[in-house]
Formats: sequence, C-alpha cells, structure tokens
Amino acid sequence: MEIAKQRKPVNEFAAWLFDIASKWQKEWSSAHIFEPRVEPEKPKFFITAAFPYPNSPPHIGHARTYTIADAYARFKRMQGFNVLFPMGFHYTGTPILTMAEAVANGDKQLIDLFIEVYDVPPEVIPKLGDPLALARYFHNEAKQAMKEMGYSIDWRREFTTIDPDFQKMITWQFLRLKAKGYLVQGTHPVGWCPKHNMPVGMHDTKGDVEPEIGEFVLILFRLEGSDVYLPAATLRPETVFGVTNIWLNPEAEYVIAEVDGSKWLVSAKAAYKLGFQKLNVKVIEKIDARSLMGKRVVNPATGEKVPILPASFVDESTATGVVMSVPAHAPYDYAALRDLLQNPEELKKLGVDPEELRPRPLIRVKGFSEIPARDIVEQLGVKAQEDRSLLDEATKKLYSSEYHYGYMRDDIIEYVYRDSPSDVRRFIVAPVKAWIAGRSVPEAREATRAWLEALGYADKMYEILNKPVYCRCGTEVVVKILHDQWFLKYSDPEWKAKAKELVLTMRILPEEMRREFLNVIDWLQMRAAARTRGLGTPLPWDPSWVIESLSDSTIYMAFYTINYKLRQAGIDPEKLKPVFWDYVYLGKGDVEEVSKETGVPVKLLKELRREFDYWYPVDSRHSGRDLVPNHLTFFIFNHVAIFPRDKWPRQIVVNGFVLLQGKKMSKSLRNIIPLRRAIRVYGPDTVRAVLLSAAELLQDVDFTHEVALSVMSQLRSIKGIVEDVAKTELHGGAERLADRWLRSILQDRIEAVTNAFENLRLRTASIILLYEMPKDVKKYFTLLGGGKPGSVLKDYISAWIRMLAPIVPHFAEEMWRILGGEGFVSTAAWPVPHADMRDPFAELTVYYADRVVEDIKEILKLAKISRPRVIIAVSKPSHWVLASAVARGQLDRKAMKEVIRSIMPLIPREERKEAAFKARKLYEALMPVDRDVKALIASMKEFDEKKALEELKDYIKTLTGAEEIVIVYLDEAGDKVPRQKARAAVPLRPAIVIEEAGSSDGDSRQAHGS
RNA sequence: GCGGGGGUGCCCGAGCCAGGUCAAAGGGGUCGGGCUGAGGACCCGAUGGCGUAGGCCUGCGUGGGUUCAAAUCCCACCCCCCGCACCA
Repeated sequence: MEIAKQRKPVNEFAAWLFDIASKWQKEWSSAHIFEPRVEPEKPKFFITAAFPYPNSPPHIGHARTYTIADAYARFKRMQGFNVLFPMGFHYTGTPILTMAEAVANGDKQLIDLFIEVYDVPPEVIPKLGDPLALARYFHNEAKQAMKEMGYSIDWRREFTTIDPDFQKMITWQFLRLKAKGYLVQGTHPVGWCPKHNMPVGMHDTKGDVEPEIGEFVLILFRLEGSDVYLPAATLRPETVFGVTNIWLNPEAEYVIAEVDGSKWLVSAKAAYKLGFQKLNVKVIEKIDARSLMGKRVVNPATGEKVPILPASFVDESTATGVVMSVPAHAPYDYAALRDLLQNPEELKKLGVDPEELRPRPLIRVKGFSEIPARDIVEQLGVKAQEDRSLLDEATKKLYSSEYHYGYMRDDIIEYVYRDSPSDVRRFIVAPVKAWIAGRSVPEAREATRAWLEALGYADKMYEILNKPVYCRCGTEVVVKILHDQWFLKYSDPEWKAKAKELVLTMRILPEEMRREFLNVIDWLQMRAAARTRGLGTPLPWDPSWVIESLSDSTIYMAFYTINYKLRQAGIDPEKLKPVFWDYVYLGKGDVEEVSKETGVPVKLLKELRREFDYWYPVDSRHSGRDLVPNHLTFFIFNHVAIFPRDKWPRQIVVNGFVLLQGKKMSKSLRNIIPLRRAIRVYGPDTVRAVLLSAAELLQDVDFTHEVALSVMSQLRSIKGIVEDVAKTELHGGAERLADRWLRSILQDRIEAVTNAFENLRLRTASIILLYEMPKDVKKYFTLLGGGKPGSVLKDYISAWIRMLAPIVPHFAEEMWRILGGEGFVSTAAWPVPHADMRDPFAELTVYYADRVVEDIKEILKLAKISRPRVIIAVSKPSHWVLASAVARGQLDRKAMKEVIRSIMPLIPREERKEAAFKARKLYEALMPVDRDVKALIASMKEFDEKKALEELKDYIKTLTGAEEIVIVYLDEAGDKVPRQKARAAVPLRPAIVIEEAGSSDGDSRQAHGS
C-alpha cells in the first residue's frame, strides 16, 4: 500500500482511536492535569525535548523524540513525580527567511511540496511569503500535532525565541559568557553571495548544496628582477623543495594586482575572489601569460630560480591560477612536463635545459619508486595532461598514499639555499633539518607551511572545493572572510574540562553516547556565535550581529520555569535587565536592590526565584542523535559556564531517526508523512506505539504500514479482553494454580516494564505490553481450561492498562473507563511489583508442564500415532533435592564434581550410586537452562512432579492433542517404560512414552528408539 | 583521515554490555490448514538439513583465540552507514 498517499483512516478502528483521542484530550485539558505547580514536598521531574524549528510542518520523524519524552513524562508522573514537560518554538535562524522568500518568489517546486506532500491548504500559501507568518503558521501546525498526539505538555509555558522577554534572557547569557572570556573575535571564512552581499549556507544555494570551503597554501615565488610575486596555490606545501618550474595557463587571463601592499600575479578570476578575502585588492594591469614563459622566479624554500612554463591543465578559476610544478610527486605536473619535453625546440627557445626539469624525489613511500608520480601515471596509462579523469584518480591515490605512509627524505636539505654562504645557509637550513626532513608528510606539511609563513613567503587562500556552487539568485558563490567575527571559545581548556566533568557524571542514554560526547568536546574548537542576518537576538554589545541559532538555544529550558508566572504578572520585558536574571537564575544580588533597579516587585522576584530553584536543573533532556555534535554539546558547555553544579542537567536521552517503509524520508523522494496526517490515518496511539516499539533508542525506527496495522490489531484484541473481563462474572472460590500463576507472572511483568521505562528501553516495554501480556492472558485461559477467571485477572488487567498509559494514553483512558477505574489513568498510580506475590510452585509447575508439552509434541511429530495415550513417568519427590542442589551449584558456578560431592551426604547410602548418575544427567540437563529458572528450581525445597502435572493434565491434553495422559512415578511404572528411558529420566526430565490409545497394555504399538 | 554506529536465517530486525531454555524473539514473505460462493481480513500450523521417540549435524561478516560451553568475551582482517562545524 502506498502509505504516502493515504489520507483517510485506514479502518474503523483507526477512526475510533482518533475519536477517543480527541475526547480524552479535551478532558485532560479541562482538568488541567498537565499543568504542575511548585509543590516543595513532592519530588519534581523536569523533562524537555529539543523544540521544533517551524519552517515546515512536523512529520512523523519529528514526533519520535517528543513521543519518547512524553511517554517518559507520563511514566514519571504516574510514579508520583511532579512532572514538568513544556514546549517552545525556535524561530532563530535563516531557513525560515529563505523558505518564505522562495514562497514569495513563487518557487513552484516548494509550493507544490507544501501542498502535495505537507498538506498545506492552497489558500494559505500566499501568506507564507512573509517569514513571520510562515513561522507562525508552522508553529501552530506543530502545536496542534503535539496536542493531537496527546503529549502531556504544559502549554502555559510556551514561547518563541523572538519573544522580547526571552531575548532579554539571551542578552544576559551572552553578557555573562563575554564576562567569562568565552566570547572572542577573529576572522572566519564563509560561503558568500557577491550579489546579495550575504553569507550563504546550504539553504540558500541552488540544489541545496553546502558550499565546502577548503584552504590553499599560497607560496610566494618572486619574479626575477621585479617586486612581483607569483603566489603558487598548493595543498601540499611540503613539496616546495622539489619545484622544477611554475605553471601558468597560456590561454588564461592574468593580472598583476596589489594585494594588501604587495604585487601578486594571479588569474583575473583569482584577483576577483581575493577581493573577498583580503583587505585591499586592486588590479593594476593585465598580463599576457605567454609573455612570461621562460622567465624565472625564485623558490623561497630553496633559493633556486625556476622557469615559468605553459600548461593547459592549469585552471584559472581554481585558487590563484598559479601552480608550482613538482613532477616527482604530482601526476599532473609529471604529465604536463612529459608533454612539454616532447617539444625540446620549444624549451630551448625558452632557455630551459631539460636537465633542470628532472623530477626530484622528496618523499619515500612504500610501494613506489623514487618518482611515485611517474609510477602511477604509467600504471594508469595517462597519455597527456588532458586526461583529466585519469590524472584526478592518480592524484587522489598518490596524495593519499604519501599522506599516510610517506616520509620526507633526509636529503631535501641539500636543496635549501645551496648557493648561499655556509654560515648563512646553516641558519636557514636548521629549521628544515629539525622539523621537516625525515618527518612524516602530515608533520612536514604543517612545518613547511609554518616555516614559510614565518619567513613571509606563505599566505593562504580559501576556495569553494565543490565549486561551482550557485546562490539561488544564480550568482556563483565565493569565499568571503569575515573580520571581527564573534566566536564561542569552546577550545578553552578549562571550559572543556568542566564540560567533561558534567558528561562523566550525568546519566546519558544510551550509554554509548557518553564516549561520543567526550570526543566531541575534545575536537570542538571555536564556534561562530553570531551572524549577519536572520531572526534572533542582536548581540548586546554590537547589534549589527545576530546571535546564531544554535547559540541562543543552549540554556533556554531555564526560561520555562518562570515565563508563565512572569507573563501572568504582565512585566514589561524592558525591566528584565541582567540583574534580574542574576537574581532569579543565580540567586545573586539583594532582592530589594534588584527590585529597585528593575521595577519588578520583590514578591514576584522571590516567587520566580523559588520557581526556578524548584524546577531546575533539567532532569532529562531529549533529542535526536543528530544534535549530539552540536546542540547537546553546546547545551552542556553553556550550562557549565553559566550555572553552579547543582543546576547542571542530570540526564540526556538520545534517539535515532525514523524511516518510512525502510527509506529515509526526504523532500526529493516526496515520501514525508506529516504528523497530523499520520494521526488521522492510523490514530495517535498507533503512531505513538509504532514510534516507541519499532526500535530501541539509538536504532532507526522503520515506520511501515504493516507495523501500524499490527499495533492496531494488538490494541483491538486488548480492547476485546478488557471488554470481556469487564462483563465476566468472576470465579469466587479459592485460588487455583492458574490464578496463582497469573498473579506471580504479573509481578514479573511489572518489574520488567518498570525497569524498561526507567532505562528508556521503551521498545522492550512496548513489546511486553503489546505482545507478551496478551499472551499471558491467553495462556491463563488455557490453564483455566474453561473455568471462570478469578479476581486476579482484574488486578492483572488493571496493572496492564496503567502500564500501557504512557505508550497509548488515549486508549488506556478508554480502557480504564470501561474497567471502572477512578479518575484518569494518566494520573493513576504506577503499579509496584510485590515480591511476596511471587509463587515459585505455580511458575515452576507451568514451566515444567510446558517443557513436557514440547517434548510430547516433538515425539508426536516423529511417531505416527493417531490417538495418543501419553505416559509420563516422573521422578519421585525424594529425588527433587538433586535438582535444587544442582541448580544452586550451577548458579554458584561450581563444577559438576563439586556439586555431586556436596549432594551425596544428603542421599541414603544405598541410593548414592543411582543418585550420582542422575545428578550427572541433571547437571547436563540444567546446564543450558536460563538463570531465572535455575533460581526458581534452587529456591524450591520440595516439588512433587506427579502432583504438579496432575494439576495441569487437561492443559497438557489441550496443547498436545493427547487423548489420554497417565502420570506415574518412575519406580511404579513397571515395564510401561523401557529401561533406557527410565534410567535417563531425571527430575524435570520425565520419561515419556506414547502409545496408541485404545490398544490394551500388552500389545501397545509403541515404537522404540534404538 | 578522525570520531561514532553496524554486518544475524528468504527479507526486515531483536539478542551481544551481565557467555548456557539460542536453530536464535517479533514482523514480513512463502507454504499448508480453518473460515468464505471466491477473495480480502482474521485464526491455526510450518518455514536450515537429517532423523518413525524428546536426538544429531550445519549455522549469527572472515580468520584465529579464551572457555566444559561463544551470535554473545579477546585479537586480527574485510565490508557498509552516519557526523566532521557556523547549518537548523
């Protein structure tokens, strides 16, 4: 079924689920049960999930994090915590702007996407051209969807990041960060549209391409006899020692430009681009590259004078259009040189001796000769420098090999200023000898760059690596260097240390993520904290910058604790000066003074402080795993920077994504299911249950139609059970084995589900609740064999429905009502397991019977018996001591011999030989048994197997289709049981013989094994 | 490259951290049966191989190792996916 096209409820049950959901949402809302207030005597639990960015409607992928947070909130609430679960909306940033601009410009593709995929009504489209209107519209969509999902959110605390009071808080946060020295200024390269005069990110480019910025090192070769430099652009500065010549493209346009005071010869295009990167760039004159051929330039690393030569492969639009030629290690250079050498006349005209162009080995790398570029060019069969794809491949291969396995030869120092006087030379050579020669390529690269830079012969130029990238307006994107960019100094060692301290002490789920957080903290460096445009809060000390969106959403959770009261009091945001926040968030300052300075009443200040102090810190922070390397890590950094330790977050919960029918949801595939549509098609509880049950936390959920149907069919059958039980007259007499078993197993279920919830293993919890527990009930009825259910069933169902409530709250409310439960199940008490209600005898009996059933079925599969009479010969009760002792021994990890030795004294002397044999058999038989069962066996002092099976005779009959079951003790079985079988039988492994019923004892058509 | 996640039966996917009811949950598909005029939906059963007695053999990316016992622990290797920054 084409899930993405479905618009109507898939069936009546889905429609019913949707209807009851609306009903219960209204009831919850009018009862205000999700609007907590400070209750000092009650333990609080503050849960937040990453708020949405409303630039498009929410889809089922967004819903996963919220559903997890909500289920957890509901669980904690039922456990008796005072739970606060609020929600806000993130307006900060540029995508809303570009999205609205595209709508305003009539972007057909986008509008079509909105209407066809996102179900935006066509009449709404025109107003989405305005960024704020667009944000408001999708904000409202998200909010409605969240309500329709039944999230237990306290909506009184909703806000957006462009609300003036919130902006005051951000202003305070940034002033504090600056005061701590965590905000610094520096330069920063960005993708830039020269026409818009604005930075461009992925959202602003044609085809949504992220402009990748790379850094070239420019090595300045001075043109002999002039003050003009040729800045050769390279990614491999360490190869400068082997430069044989400089390449220029004779067909390209070159200019001499004055760049920050010096004269550079670069391509015309490079001059244009450098204009965005250097302070002052002025083109002085055009130059015909042909006129430069044969002229000499000085290699600043060696002092050698090398010729300028023509090469067609040189791309004038990449970096400077000036290339240094290192034929030994660069396939392009090798190929171009080879082309040139085929025309010695031409070289001669230029005054170049082919001998001086001989490739010079610089790097030793295993698997290659001295001239690796030649190896690879010949190996790949490169014919000329125009063989671009082959040469690109060659370059990539060689580059990678040399980078990872290459070492600089020691003799490179030979080339360094060999014509200089020896005392001068020693001085120049020293750093090369110390830091470059003999070093690995990565080390040498860095050292060479630093060395040349220190000498004033190196510079850098940024380039778009995946060029051309075009702005939406059609202009090609260039790299612009922003001067005076503000950075958050996440590189600060003390700050890092504190962040790590938090990561190491807080709870992180799943645990694997802790390591990732530590790694992120390690490599995080400077982070641009402000940008030139977009919605958001101006930087307090320089309003021409807007605080960047990931930087204004790091401690916003604190705002939820007070904004409701703050707004209720109608305080003018202008009054929310830094001292206000210092007092409310940090308890700093004198309340009277703060009141006087801000005009906020003392009483309110104190109340706000109390609210914050009660609710903070965040007890659980939820988000998708994509936010780990950014938002969540910034969340950690900013908390440790701003707040004292007792207000640091306690827990982070990270979840994976949502796939649709096994595929990633994407705009291009148009397979995005808006949340509100899914809610209508399947019912909110179905969507919730699928999102929670289809994968464990970190795995991706695959949302499929089939799974949704499966969930619905489970819910439907649970509904059937509940309705039946509500109507059924219960058995009034004494408890039977089945009753005891159900009560016992219930305790186990409660414990397992509770434990799963505590650890956010919601898939485990959901599977027990949706799939295992119905099986219990079914089994209970089988065990009853037609008898009336006991009152334990009501207890079981009651606990079950309560545990279902966090997963499928509307459904649970409806079931709770049918059961006659008091109030809302959403606020009912979470069930608690009672160890004293465990009944080992009942559990072991059922376990034992089930194993016997399995064995009987196995035998019946092979033996062709039409009307089976099953004779089960069990061990006598006095042998039980063997079973419990062996189980105990295995639990204590004792070896067989040891166990047997310890049992012997318990056995009468004359039986010891047989008992030892049985014990050995038992040891083998129990070896593979689950620990829980072993514990069960060990805990039982006595166990009469005959009595146990007699209780469940009908049960065994039903399950095996046996016509007759005869249970005897082994030593009373006589010749009914072959000796071999009798000998092999041990406690819990009875001898089973099956024969044709109807036949008399004497001529049983029993088939014997070998 | 660095960092993270992962490779399980026809497919998807649990199990692995705490080794043993693991030939391996659950779903899908397929096959058989029930139901039905037929189908759908639904229900039951089967779904590595062998076996006329509850068993044996082969199996969880590849190759080694530890152990009475390994899908699970250790070592090496191969392969796949994601992130790497100013973007929410």
